Amino acid sequence: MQTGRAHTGRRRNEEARRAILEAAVDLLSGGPGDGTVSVDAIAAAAGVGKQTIYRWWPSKGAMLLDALAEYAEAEVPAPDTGTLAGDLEAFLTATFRLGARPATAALLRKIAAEAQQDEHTAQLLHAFAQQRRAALIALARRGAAPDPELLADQAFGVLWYQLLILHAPLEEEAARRLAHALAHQGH
Amino acid sequence: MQTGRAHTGRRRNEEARRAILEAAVDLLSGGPGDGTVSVDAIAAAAGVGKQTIYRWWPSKGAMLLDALAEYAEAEVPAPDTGTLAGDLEAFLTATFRLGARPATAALLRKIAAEAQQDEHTAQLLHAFAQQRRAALIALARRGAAPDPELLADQAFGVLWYQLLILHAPLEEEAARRLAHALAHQGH
Amino acid sequence: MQTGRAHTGRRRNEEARRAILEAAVDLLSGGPGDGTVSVDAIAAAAGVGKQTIYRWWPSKGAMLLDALAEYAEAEVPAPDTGTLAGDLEAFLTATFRLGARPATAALLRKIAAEAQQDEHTAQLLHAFAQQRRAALIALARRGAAPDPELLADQAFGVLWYQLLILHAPLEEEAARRLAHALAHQGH
Amino acid sequence: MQTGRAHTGRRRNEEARRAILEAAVDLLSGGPGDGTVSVDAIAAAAGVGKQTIYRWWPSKGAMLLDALAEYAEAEVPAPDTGTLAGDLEAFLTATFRLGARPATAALLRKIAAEAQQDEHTAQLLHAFAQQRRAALIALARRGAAPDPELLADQAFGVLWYQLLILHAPLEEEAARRLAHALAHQGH
DNA sequence: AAGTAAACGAGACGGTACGTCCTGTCTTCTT
DNA sequence: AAGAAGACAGGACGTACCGTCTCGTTTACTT
Repeated sequence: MQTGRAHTGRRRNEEARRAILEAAVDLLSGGPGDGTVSVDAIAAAAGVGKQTIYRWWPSKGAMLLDALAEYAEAEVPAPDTGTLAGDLEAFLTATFRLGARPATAALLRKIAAEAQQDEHTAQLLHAFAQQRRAALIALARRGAAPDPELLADQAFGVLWYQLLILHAPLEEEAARRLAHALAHQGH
Repeated sequence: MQTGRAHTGRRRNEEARRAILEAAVDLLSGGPGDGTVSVDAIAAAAGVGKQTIYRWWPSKGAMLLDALAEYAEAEVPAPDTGTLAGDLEAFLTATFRLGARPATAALLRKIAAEAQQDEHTAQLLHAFAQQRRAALIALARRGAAPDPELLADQAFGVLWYQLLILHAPLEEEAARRLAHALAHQGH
Repeated sequence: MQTGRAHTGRRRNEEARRAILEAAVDLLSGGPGDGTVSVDAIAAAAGVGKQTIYRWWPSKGAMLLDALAEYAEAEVPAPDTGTLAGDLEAFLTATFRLGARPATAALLRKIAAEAQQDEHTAQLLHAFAQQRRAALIALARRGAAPDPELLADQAFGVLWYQLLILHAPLEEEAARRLAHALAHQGH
Repeated sequence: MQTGRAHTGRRRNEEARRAILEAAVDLLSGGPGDGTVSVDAIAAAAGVGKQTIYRWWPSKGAMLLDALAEYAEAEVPAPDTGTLAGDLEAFLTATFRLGARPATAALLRKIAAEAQQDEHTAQLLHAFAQQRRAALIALARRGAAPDPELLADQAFGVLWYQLLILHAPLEEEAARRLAHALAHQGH
């Protein structure tokens, strides 16, 4: 179990990593030109060479996914209020609140778009989604929901649908109504 | 109040229109290189000049949306089985069946991707989605569903979520379970 | 995992220097990919860190110039046969023989190319050329050539012209004819 | 005897071609930043898309070679003064005069540098040089020079040597002395 | 029949973004 | 302190694609 060789050479510059991710978030959310955000623009805004981006991420999409994780690092907690309705409401309001932030919304949109064209990004997005989905499924299962997987698909489906297709703002009130409906579903 | 002018000049070539739409569908669904499909590639495959595409459609996305309409022309009927559950099941099964076809799925994916980057396509997709959404809302309202809009968002949400994020096949059984759940939602 | 080469710790490692110069020569002359040779490639082939190159040479061109000096270290002697024709023939044959070697030719080419883009290399190449030129001028002056500078320019001109523009092999016979012509030039 | 099909599609834009070539010359000669001239910079200065350059020239070097041909279009005439010395002087002063212009000199240098790294440019430069060389050889042969090929190599050798290695200005007086020496060469 | 107008296949154009490569510098650990 | 390893900023490269703009040809209606 020898490591083979200790690490030599310069280490990854954590500042550069952060600057890239922050520049991506800033450009996507804040920018006046809310249109396309190029890798060149991100690199320039981060004060970084483009190669530094491609050294650490295999594609633009992968980098954006990391930016998302960084930006929305606050894990949505798996609450335990005692009732399915309460847990669902807590989970979904927190989730929707994240998705309501312009930066997060822009990131999710860009990543989803990228994933339709780039297989690699598609896999990463899939993994990301499955992780969130698993958390919600666990919550639903604990609350004895009749079909936890379906419940998760409905919940995240509404989120992505609003975001990608309807371009509608995500409101907490909607999350609450959704939680209520899902909690009283089935027989 | 001039009549304007009677049409002079060559008329639109219906064959070209069809060739373009078919080429788009073929390249998107069938092709071995199922990756990006460029307008150039579609024009070449259709044996058509690129301008012929842009003469009739304002953007790539608009053309793809038309290809979708052409290819999935079978309108999902608004059934009347007497019960909300029955109507929902009929509607959703038909809808999922359409989305299960590889060509339709590929089109929906490309269009959604395009819509994240191009405002014009976004509006067209939005209009398309709203039309389908309105049909389902009407159905739900007739069946006295407690929150027809939310019901529609959940139904289409699951569809798009599977398509865009999970890249999961759309199965009729899933549509049935979804219909059942939605019909028994709320108090 | 023996490193093969020991570190001296303090003084300049002569082996590293030699490895670098040899790797440069090898890559430039021998390699199948006789195209561009990057500093990274030379460092890797020499088993050397890139910084070790830049610690001792101010630029890529300077290093190549040293490689040239090392590889073609055999100074062309300033012969004294008694006649201008004889001296010229001896000098030029030796010079062309050096330039005929693939490694030397490749080095000269790369250095000349580098010098067109990098001012520093240009100066070094200029100095190198002037030194050789001075030797030939002295020889010509001793032989009472009517215009020693012009003679030198013609001699080295032919060499570089063949090398850089015509990509022609340098043949000794050509050197002999050139020497003969230059010796009988002017009145 | 039909060719199969007449040309269809938009024709090459002559203005774009000229703008590119002129921008290349301007940037190379005039610019304050006399350093590297990138294809992007040329395209931008010409008001042209980069692809328009790569559509018509296989490499940067090929384009520069065309720029040279365009800029120095005035063919050096093959004069006939009756004597070899006179013809040589006319030819070489004209040739040196061209090479003395900053724009031409910069172009020749860039092209030569490019040719050492890019095989394709090398071939084009070779062809260009051979054409000029053939003209001078014909002239020398007509004047009964003892070794026309060698004479041509000496003449162009001096030119390129001054340009690439010595970075010396090309003066007409030098051309005259060179012509005189070459005319009275050999027995 | 001649004239005129529009659509067509073809393909060049300006522009934007991509991902790769290379130079010269900087940083970390090793000897 | 010098070296091997390798990350970094910066900048150029050549490719792909979009939507627009000509060409010359073909088709249809109008006079």
